[in-house]
Amino acid sequence: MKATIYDIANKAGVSTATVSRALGDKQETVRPETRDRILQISNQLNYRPNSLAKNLAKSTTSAIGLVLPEIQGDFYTEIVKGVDEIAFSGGYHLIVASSHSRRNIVESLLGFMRESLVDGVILMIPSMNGHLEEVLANYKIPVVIINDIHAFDKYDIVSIDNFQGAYSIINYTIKSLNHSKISMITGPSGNYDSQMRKKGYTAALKDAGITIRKDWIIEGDFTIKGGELACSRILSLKEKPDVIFAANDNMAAGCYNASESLGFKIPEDICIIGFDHIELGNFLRPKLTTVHVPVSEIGKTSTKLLIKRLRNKDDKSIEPQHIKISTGIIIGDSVSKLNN
Amino acid sequence: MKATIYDIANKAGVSTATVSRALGDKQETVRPETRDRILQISNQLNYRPNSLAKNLAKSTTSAIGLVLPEIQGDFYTEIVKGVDEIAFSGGYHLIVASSHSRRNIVESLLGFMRESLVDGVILMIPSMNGHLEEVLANYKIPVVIINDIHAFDKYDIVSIDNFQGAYSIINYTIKSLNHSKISMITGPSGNYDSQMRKKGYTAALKDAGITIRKDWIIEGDFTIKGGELACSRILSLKEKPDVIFAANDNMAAGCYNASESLGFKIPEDICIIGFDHIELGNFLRPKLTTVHVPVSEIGKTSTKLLIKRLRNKDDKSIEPQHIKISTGIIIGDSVSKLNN
DNA sequence: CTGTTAGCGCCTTCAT
DNA sequence: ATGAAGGCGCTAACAG
Repeated sequence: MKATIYDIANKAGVSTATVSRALGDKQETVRPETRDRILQISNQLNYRPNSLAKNLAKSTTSAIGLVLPEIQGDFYTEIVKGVDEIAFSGGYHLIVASSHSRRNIVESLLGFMRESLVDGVILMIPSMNGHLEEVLANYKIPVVIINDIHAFDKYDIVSIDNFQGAYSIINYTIKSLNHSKISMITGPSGNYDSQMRKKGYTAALKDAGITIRKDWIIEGDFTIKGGELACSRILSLKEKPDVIFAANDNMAAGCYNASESLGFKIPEDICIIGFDHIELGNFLRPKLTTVHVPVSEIGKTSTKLLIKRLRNKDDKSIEPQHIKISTGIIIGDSVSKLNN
Repeated sequence: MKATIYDIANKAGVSTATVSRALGDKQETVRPETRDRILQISNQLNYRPNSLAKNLAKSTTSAIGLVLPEIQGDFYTEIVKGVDEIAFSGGYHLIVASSHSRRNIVESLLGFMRESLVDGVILMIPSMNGHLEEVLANYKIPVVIINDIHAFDKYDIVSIDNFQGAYSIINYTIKSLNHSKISMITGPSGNYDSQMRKKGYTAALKDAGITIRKDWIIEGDFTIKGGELACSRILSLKEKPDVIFAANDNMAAGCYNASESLGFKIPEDICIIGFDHIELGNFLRPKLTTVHVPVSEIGKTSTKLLIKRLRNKDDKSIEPQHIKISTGIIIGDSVSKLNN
């Protein structure tokens, strides 16, 4: 059978308390000789601590829960990777719960909370969900939220600076490339990221004194197919814009498809801008102009934040932190420069 | 404080054993009225079972560990998604451990095993690792291995049929498109998938009576850059092949880059074949001809297998199962048809 | 059908 | 610096 601290205690002629201390405690509250002897015996017995027992005794799990929306594409790989890496360095395990047909975000969260399965949760909230606030309010496990809206101000939040990203690239398109007829394909209407990107877009236009045309703002769904559809609609308008700003790269890719099949050349006949800077964009021809989002940074930062919370669980004084991850502009060849 | 079964027992005037049975047991070993009363009180007290205690008592975790190699790209998203979905339906949580600078596969596995953190493990083994067999032999937790080699025959294995995939597409290229000058860019030499794909490639050539040229088999590393490099080398050979079979789509994409910068047109001057059928391939122009791998199927199948094992842990009689997931051919426009 | 009684393996005050 | 002893919350024989 597996050795326990009890076996070690026996063989070493000490109490289990001493063994526990020798094996676990940080402070040297055990005489070095005793400790050495215990360590040796523990080795010899091939002792492996039983984390289940430890968990119960300390009522802690050493696990972090990561709640993801329906995952697809390398965006989420990067998040998971970032979170896993930092969690591991901090001595935490990572329990992942993605959304799928059988479970939504709230259910995932509830699963973690109810059974006190994790010490803390990282929660990606792409869009509003009715019961979310209620659930969050009911359970007192530390939570870091990844999203870009101010509905959750009392929690720790990590967000992409969507507004600034959209603003910058649209502003650049106006000021440096002399464009003014710029349309946009948004994400799903409830999506927070999309909303902020749209705000950045409209703000940039406004600041440049360009009137916003509602018929040039079309709702998409963040998928390639959706981008294709939306683009087709834009390209069949009587008054066409010169530029399409897609709220993510997937839809931008869809625009490439649509433009190709409708016989529009990029960037001569229509210019395309994306958002995210996923690998795919580098393979579009001409290369996609887009907004760079440091995805794995998001995962890393939120995990660091969460772990800091977990380490100072008693210290309630720390104010909720709101960290914005800034974005950058990637200049491809999908937007032409107008002379004038 | 949180309510425990003790509180419920008190309030209901029964023992904790009865409460435990009423709340947990499948068989109706509790009188319906008692059970109802207990359920009601438990509700009223807002009782939440403490999974930590349950775990210790049953010495089981209801968790499945997923050990991944260094993750990158949507391939792994699909795996995680597939595993998570099935694990959830089976009542298991998913603990993910990817490899990174601070931890390799063996270490991840050891972490799971040593601390009995999970009931079972799904293990992706892309290439040989010295201590792996040793570790596997030392711990008796059920394991399902995802890879395509016969070194682990005594374990449950799920594998992509790499050989058949490569064979089919090369055979098709020879028989239907009349090619015979076909080169290959392999993956890293130790990689199992790559090795089997190479075998499929050579077998198809052999069966068609085509001599294999070693100078037309170049080692890559499964990355885009690696494909680019390897392709450049091939395109600068004195005797050039007509077709390049890249062992994965990433490298195929790299070939597109290299061909473009060296002025080779696809498929007129050089034909490209990939493997994996990732999203990226659909956006290459001309469209990539490649082998379809049902990635999320792999995750799902291995999880089903593992859960079956966990449910029949006593029944040792079940032989190790080896499941092959078959692949399909995706015909794009990156390979021309020769007349003759 | 239900209660009693030990654990599961470790941690942690409180004494000594 | 160490030991004794009582949890942590739940499960699982074994009786009744």
